[in-house]
Amino acid sequence: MSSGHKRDGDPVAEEPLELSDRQFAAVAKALSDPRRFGILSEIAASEGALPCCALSDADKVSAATISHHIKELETSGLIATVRNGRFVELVFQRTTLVAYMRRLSRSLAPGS
Amino acid sequence: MSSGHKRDGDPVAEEPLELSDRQFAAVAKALSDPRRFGILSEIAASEGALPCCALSDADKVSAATISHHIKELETSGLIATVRNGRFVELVFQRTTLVAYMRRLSRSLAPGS
DNA sequence: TCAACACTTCGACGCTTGTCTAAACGTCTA
DNA sequence: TAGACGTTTAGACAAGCGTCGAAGTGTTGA
Repeated sequence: MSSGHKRDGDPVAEEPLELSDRQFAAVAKALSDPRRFGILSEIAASEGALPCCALSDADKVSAATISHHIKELETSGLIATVRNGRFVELVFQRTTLVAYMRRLSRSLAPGS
Repeated sequence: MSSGHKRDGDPVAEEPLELSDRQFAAVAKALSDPRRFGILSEIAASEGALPCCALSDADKVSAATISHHIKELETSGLIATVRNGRFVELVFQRTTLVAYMRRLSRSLAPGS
């Protein structure tokens, strides 16, 4: 990936992204359900974007349930969705996860 | 605390601590409630140990609710409790949080 | 045009969870 | 010993959540 390095004078693209209290709670909640976390892992594992119907959970639970979890993940900002014909592409938003973890560290590690 | 530094050849005390699936889910759930996260932050912020009744949430919700959250945090491994006379000291378990974040990174960052 | 497909929305169903009050327990101190 | 105090447990309640089936929406392709 090209985001491993960070140029010195790049002012815009790699802004830290601070989560609001509401966003932070939403991310924490979104991560707290095992199935939803599994879905998110799969999305993150796929390079680029994948459609809903490609999720391996798709044949374990109903489509309605998948759709519900997808919406939850999207609301929290952990994924973005892009309509592509009759498919919906799911794109992992790594910046949100990073912001979540940074806030976790910051809130729970006063000393170091 | 004396654990800020880590000696080179210390083989035992600082083992990475891998979370089981159940533990991971428990930590995620424990972190997902704002009030509980606030309590955890306060525990983490206090150097050493503090008793339940010193929590600032103690005058916003009932003692029973506090006790419930404490137990949840303890079950997840995020804190440890030590009885001390009629008080209970709450000790943040940083290793659990670190293990949680490491697994988060590992599950959601396949490339890097 | 019409059927198949990928998803979404709706309404409902149980289970879980955060919260409370009341009572109990264990420990300290007067 | 008795009361005060910090905490836990039990029981109950409302709200939220994960799940489903069924119906709806929009798109593709025969």
